Amino acid sequence: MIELKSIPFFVNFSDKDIKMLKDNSTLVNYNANDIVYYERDKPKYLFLLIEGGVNVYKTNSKGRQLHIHTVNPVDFLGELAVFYKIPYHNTTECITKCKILKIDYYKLNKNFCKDLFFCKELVNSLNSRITALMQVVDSSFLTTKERVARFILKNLNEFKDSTYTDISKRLNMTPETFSRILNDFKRKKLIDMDSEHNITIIDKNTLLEISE
Amino acid sequence: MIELKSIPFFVNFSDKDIKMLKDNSTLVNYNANDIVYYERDKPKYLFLLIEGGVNVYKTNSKGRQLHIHTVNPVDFLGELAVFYKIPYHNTTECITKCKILKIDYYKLNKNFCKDLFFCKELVNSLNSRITALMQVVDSSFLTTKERVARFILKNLNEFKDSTYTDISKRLNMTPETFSRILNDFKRKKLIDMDSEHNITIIDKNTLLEISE
DNA sequence: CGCGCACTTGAACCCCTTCAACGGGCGTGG
DNA sequence: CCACGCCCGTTGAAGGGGTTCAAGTGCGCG
Repeated sequence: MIELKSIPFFVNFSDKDIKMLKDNSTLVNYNANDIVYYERDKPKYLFLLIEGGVNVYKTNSKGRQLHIHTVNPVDFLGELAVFYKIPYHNTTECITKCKILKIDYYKLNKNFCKDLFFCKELVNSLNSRITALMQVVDSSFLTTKERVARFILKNLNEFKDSTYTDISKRLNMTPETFSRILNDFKRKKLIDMDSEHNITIIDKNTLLEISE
Repeated sequence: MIELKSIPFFVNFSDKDIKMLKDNSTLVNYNANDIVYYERDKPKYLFLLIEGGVNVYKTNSKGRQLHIHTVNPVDFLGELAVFYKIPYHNTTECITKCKILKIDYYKLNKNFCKDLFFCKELVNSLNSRITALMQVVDSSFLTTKERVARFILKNLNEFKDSTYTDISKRLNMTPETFSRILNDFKRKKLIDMDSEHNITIIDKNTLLEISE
């Protein structure tokens, strides 16, 4: 088993808490595309993402996915569901191979992790959830062009590494729409692209105007 | 000045903290439609809603408002912005007359309210923010029919008190759309309505199917 | 070479908003 | 008391932003 104490997240934990945690959790290896939990499931475990990356999204009745959040280590997964005993709000899927600590939270001593440090970590985690949700909410009432302009301005570097299909998922639009907008921007000489997905910004001001 | 100790929220506060709070805050009376703070403003105060009700929403470039949350006492307002020193995510507007404690948070002693109890209250507050945001996110990719069906199933009682226009705002759709859907449901004998906005559910199962 | 995948492009479609017109209820002022 | 204006709800028609569907291209790789 991995040495919890060696993970920065746990440095402030007492030996007693670490032991209790070890006794009531397992470190699980996931592969890419594995589902950690599904929305609407009743929570059983508190997850702690130790290694890898996961996507958090919601699915609607037509199977369409709404991307909400990409979570990186070390962070909680499913914490609200567990603490408030309400169904998971969303589905969490591994992007890469992951190591996730699966904690049987309800078996832990009630006093475990009720200290101020833990609580603060929780607040931080919730803050990042809210920020992510706010961005989703923002994007839900921006046009697709505005969203793409924003993405270009903020995340230019990510174009090299990702496929258009992946980016369009994160922007919650179809690949067709994404493609049309990029070519539209190119035609209007706001950006330039080569065949390698390298984007260069030509007319930053107009992009800023579009993105607001 | 109102006696803070008489408010359930403050019963666990020490006399010292109460005094410090009083010394660094003012109780402000707001009227309906007053704005407590605007999105993108830099946070100056931590607000605590003592009496009344407020709406939290976002506005986009075209002036369209996206309803996010209706907050009732006693609850924080703008807490994330203050704690993390980031601009307010949204705009908060009084629905009715309100009493709001305006706390000069940055003048408070660093140790103020850093106790576990306060932290837990904060977590509760953040939880309700996230729940509200999740609903907004839902509504951004559920159809209008699905949203109305959900609302009928969950908030039947609110029909009497509110105008259709107000409800449609909360559901983030136009009054026209809301009206059309209600009449559609009536035509399909899923619900019945009288002239007083009293709704009765006739076919709960179909409504559940629609709402998913 | 052939297959699969990513991207592109066009056309149809759909959901919802917008715009416009209208009816009814209610309060206010003449 | 009626007249008027206003707000709320209704209904129709048009428009728009994005998705869906379908077909086609180009590229990499076994």
